[in-house]
Amino acid sequence: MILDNRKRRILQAIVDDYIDTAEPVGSRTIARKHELGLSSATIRNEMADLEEMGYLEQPHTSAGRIPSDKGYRYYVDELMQVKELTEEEIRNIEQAMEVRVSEIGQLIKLASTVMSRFTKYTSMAVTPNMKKSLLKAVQVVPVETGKALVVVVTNTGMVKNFLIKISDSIVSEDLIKVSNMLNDKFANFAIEDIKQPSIKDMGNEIEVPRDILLPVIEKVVGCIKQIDAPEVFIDGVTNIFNYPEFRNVAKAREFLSTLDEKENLSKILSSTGQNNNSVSVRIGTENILDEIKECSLLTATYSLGNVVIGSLGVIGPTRMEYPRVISSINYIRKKINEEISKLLEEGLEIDT
Amino acid sequence: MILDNRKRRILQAIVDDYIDTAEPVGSRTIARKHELGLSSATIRNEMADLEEMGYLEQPHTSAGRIPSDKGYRYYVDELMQVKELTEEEIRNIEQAMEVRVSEIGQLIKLASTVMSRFTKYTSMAVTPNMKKSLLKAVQVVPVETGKALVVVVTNTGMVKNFLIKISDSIVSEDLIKVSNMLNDKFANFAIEDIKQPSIKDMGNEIEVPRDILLPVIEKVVGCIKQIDAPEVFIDGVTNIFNYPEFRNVAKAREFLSTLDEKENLSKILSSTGQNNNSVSVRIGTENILDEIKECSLLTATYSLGNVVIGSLGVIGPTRMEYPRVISSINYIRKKINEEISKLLEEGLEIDT
DNA sequence: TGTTAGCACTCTCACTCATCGAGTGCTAAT
DNA sequence: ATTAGCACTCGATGAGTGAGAGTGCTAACA
Repeated sequence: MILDNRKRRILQAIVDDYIDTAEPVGSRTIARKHELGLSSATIRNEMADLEEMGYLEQPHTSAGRIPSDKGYRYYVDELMQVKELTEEEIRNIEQAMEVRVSEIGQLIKLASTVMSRFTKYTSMAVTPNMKKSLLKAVQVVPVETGKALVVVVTNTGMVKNFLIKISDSIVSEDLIKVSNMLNDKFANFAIEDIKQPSIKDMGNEIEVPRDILLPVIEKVVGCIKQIDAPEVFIDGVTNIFNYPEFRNVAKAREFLSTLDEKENLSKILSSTGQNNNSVSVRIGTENILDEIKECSLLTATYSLGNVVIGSLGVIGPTRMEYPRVISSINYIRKKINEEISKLLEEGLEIDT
Repeated sequence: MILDNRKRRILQAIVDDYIDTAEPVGSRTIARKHELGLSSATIRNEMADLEEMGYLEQPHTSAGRIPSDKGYRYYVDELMQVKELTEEEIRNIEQAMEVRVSEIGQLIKLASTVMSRFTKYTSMAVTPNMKKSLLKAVQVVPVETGKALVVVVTNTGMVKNFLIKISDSIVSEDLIKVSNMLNDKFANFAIEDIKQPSIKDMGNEIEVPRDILLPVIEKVVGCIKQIDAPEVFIDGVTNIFNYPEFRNVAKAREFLSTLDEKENLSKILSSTGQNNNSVSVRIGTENILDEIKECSLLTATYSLGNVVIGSLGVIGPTRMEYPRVISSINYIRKKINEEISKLLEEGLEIDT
């Protein structure tokens, strides 16, 4: 699929123009707006060629052309000019991200919000998958007589709590012993791999009556086992109303209903390639989900060290400002990576 | 504002019919559908009266009538027939609420989801306000050398975590002492009232070097202080597309955009009367927020013991199925109250 | 041979106009 | 007090029309 230079320039002009105006682009428009030194008739011929090759489409005979998915694909892969964020844009993002957060979930949520505000499209993000994360610490802390709180911390910085009922006769010291034992046994296990330790395993490590502590241990492990799926955030869904392709209710409804289903979101976000350092672009029919076959989906992943732990993305009409959005996602992704390390290494900054 | 019996019946018939069909109701329709034993002409006269009194409106001269906000108000206060949930409906709700949750936030979120599914409108709910809640326990638990997790539990069952950095020389035992001290000092304080304890206060309760523990205490109190506002959940926003009043994009957009702003939601939910046991109904212009002057808002509160700790509600077109929705909210509210007590008293049920 | 001017043709969009039907308000009869 | 009858109003619907944008094709041109 090689295009000669003139066709490339014309295709680029058409895509750029259409992204800008949302109106089918005619040959005259191209001839006028872009200095290609060609008459509209010539461009018309080239456009007919491009259409035949599948890069352009005509909504109806007497309308201009619009890019096909294939056209957008070529544009994204070969034509579009990467647009670095301006200093001011960077400043805006930095400022918006300055909010203090106390855990990763909040960070991801914030990033999603910022991303939708900033790109003017709809954004999504998913928190790290706890089941795949490694156990960093588990602690059973007393709340009041007969009740305790199980706190589970993972290497990805996610924290989960469960309130459990325990025997009244158990005192703080016992809980500490239980905690210590579990930590010794399961530190760095993947959450999903943690199983009830056998009685033999617990051996003589604990000198407290087994019949009292056993239920506690069972409950704690039970809590760990029922840690659930990652959370998905979505933001700026109403941004789509800014785009004429969603001016009719049926379209808007389909879009919104699809994104209302958290399951769909997970599907969408997890379908992204695991490529560590770039933004993945799915255009129109390249998407798996039928309902968003008129949308483009731009996703990226964020990591802890070298391990990908979650992803985020932007969805909007195929007529999307790819260069700008790609740069934005990239920047925000990097920002998340930084903040995650900070959060995990430095803990929370506190005003005193 | 007293209406004679016949006017009441006619008004009731009109509201019922309009709620059902979303079409302006004509005199003939009423005469036919409802067995009032009156001719359309008579009804016509009565309708003219009702309009003059402000209970009805006419979209245009040759259309039927629709209820005004005042008409709905009268309907809600005096005419509508309370509709108890059927056994099957109750079963459905119970079933949907059976999901196991580990904390109040999840419970409220679940309830909101169930409510929107069940009423077919948009639902909202707010978690208990942590700042107003009382501290039940605070615990600093070790995560790894140099890092600890601050866990704060309130009487309303909300839990909050903060990861902090601590001096490497601090060991578990120190943290326990700090925890104990803070618990002794601040148990049953409202979160928002907790202040840095004076050095004198800490007195000789702790025998560990003060210059090491002081920063920890400062950080912990710092964490408590920055506990944030309650969370708001919203569900089923796309349900509005089922209602013809939102068939035009501008209306749908306004509705969705308004509810997209979490601040608005808080405003909406907190504007509810604090009436402990009934569902508050705000019809159209009775709402404070201009953007939802064409919607009705039904809210209720949930409680811990006798104290109201949060609220939930349903929003939809003024043409809402009041009887059904009111019963549903009421039922779900009660269900929440029950589940909260269960959660707090019994802790989490665990499969072993 | 590639480019361009010219022109007939197509198709959508916005507008107008006439018609239809639901529902009203009024009047007069019961 | 109620009702039948009727003229009237007004929005919705659909057909018809002209303007405008854009195309494809042909023939002329460099």
